Amino acid sequence: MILPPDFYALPTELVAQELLGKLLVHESPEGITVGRIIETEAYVSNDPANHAYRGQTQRNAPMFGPAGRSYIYLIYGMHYCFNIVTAPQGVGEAVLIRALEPLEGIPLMQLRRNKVNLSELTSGPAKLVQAMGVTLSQNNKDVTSPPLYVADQYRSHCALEKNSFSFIAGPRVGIRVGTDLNLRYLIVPEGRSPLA
DNA sequence: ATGATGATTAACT
DNA sequence: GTTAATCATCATG
Repeated sequence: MILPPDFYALPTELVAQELLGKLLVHESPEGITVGRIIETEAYVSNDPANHAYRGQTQRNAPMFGPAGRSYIYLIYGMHYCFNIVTAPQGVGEAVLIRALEPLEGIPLMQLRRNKVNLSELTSGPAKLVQAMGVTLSQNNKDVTSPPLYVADQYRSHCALEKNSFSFIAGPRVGIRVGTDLNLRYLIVPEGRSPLA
């Protein structure tokens, strides 16, 4: 049910794609929240947009640790982003979780976000961190066991089957270098297929 | 020690 | 479409 460490020790682009449709679960003291991963970005080797591009520092150290751990950092002085470390240890790659579909614990998400509209709860990397109750204290922690993990199933909620949806790849968001790489992956919403 | 800079968001016009 | 908010990190001196 919970995705194992081996899942993450694969090429980062592949992991970023395979994470689409999976469930991010946080069993926090305030309550349980679950969201379906609908958007990811891969940060790879020889990629100038990667925090690990210029080698290991104190901040990016989790990226050089084992796959399947979290890498959480402060951005713009006020927001946090959540990544999962990928690839063989020492390579320095990770997947940024960019958006979720809220599934469980929606009232708690609304409280944490101070927003009611479902579309404003987890539709961005820093929004979903806030909605899920993730904090810096979870940095460099195993995401293959509770309280924070990715699963195929949680209670009545199931991950989307791999062939039950389509996704598109495109340039990553918010970066000024590495924009030539199409490492952003996004589930095509139902009823909005580009071929329809 | 200092200064520029973000893997963003929300609130504007 | 534009912009303010806000600060740890990192490169430079």
